[in-house]
Amino acid sequence: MTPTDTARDAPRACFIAAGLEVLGERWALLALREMSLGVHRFDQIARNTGASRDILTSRLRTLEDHGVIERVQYSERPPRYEYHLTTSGAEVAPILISLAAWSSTWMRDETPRASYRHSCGAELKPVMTCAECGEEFRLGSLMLGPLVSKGDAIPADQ
Amino acid sequence: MTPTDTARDAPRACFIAAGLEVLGERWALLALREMSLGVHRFDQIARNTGASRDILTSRLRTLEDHGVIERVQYSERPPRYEYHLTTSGAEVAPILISLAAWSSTWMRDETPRASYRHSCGAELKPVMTCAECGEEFRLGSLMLGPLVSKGDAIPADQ
DNA sequence: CGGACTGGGTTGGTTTTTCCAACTAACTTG
DNA sequence: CAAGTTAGTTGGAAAAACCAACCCAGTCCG
Repeated sequence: MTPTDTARDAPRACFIAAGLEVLGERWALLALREMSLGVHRFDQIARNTGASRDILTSRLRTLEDHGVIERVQYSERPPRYEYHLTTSGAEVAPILISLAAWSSTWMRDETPRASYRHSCGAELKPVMTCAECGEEFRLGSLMLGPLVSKGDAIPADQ
Repeated sequence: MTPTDTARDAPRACFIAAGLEVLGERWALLALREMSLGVHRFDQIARNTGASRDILTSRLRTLEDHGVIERVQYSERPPRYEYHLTTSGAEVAPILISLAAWSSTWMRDETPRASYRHSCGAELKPVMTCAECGEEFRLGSLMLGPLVSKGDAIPADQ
């Protein structure tokens, strides 16, 4: 059994799959994009993403349940809430950034789309390196590691 | 009209939304994960992702149509194909990596999941920096830029 | 004061996707 | 020649998403 096999037929339980269960539902990442851009209110998020209001409600609840966003009350009577990124939500940024960078390289067609930039003003060209060895990540850089769950620290080897 | 407004009610046409049209469909990123890990055949991709065979067929066609993967014939009689990442597909890696890193930080629960590592052996800790100024991306680093389409080079300013 | 508007939803009914198990087709292997 | 492998396709059921309309609590305008 090579490291890329699974038990026999069970789907691979990995953190990519786990992350997609929360962030991979339709409209979830677009809602987080809006909050990253400073849009925090239901109506505006609905309009800017194009999500229907009922689905958006459900997504925002899921994201809140997983601690990715939080509701912040900004009016008492009538009670009104804004949606804000938590620390966890703020750390979704690299996903949005690499998606934006990939897409603006590979998905250019006739339709004009809003591009993104780094706050320094430069065109979006993110470079992803390993914090440990400093080398750039590329195809084949990603390897399966050991199984981990709640309290585990990932061991250095074995 | 602030930069985060849209025309009035039209959803924001941006490269994040565009990328999600191809990569954001259910099972697409998991299929790409398998190819990144060296799994190239239909049956094995279906098993390892958990996608049903009909949906997987449809996803692989979409990815192929967008040039993210290509079918490579490995048997002539009967004709059989493997699925391989193109250059564009290989560049999806940062998305998978940042997703894996986010998830292994924020989604740890009781269920043990496969973790990932960099090929140097270290735990997955990607650092994303701007190629231009070298600074690390963080919340608020992402700004809207100008509209771009097919032949455009993104201008340095204005 | 009454009518329109705002913000954040909820509701019901329709369409789209997805799921699932079974089936096919074209070989190869024992 | 029967069984297995590989890559699908098919049909019907279930789940998810879509959409327009509605609701409610308040504010704003004249």
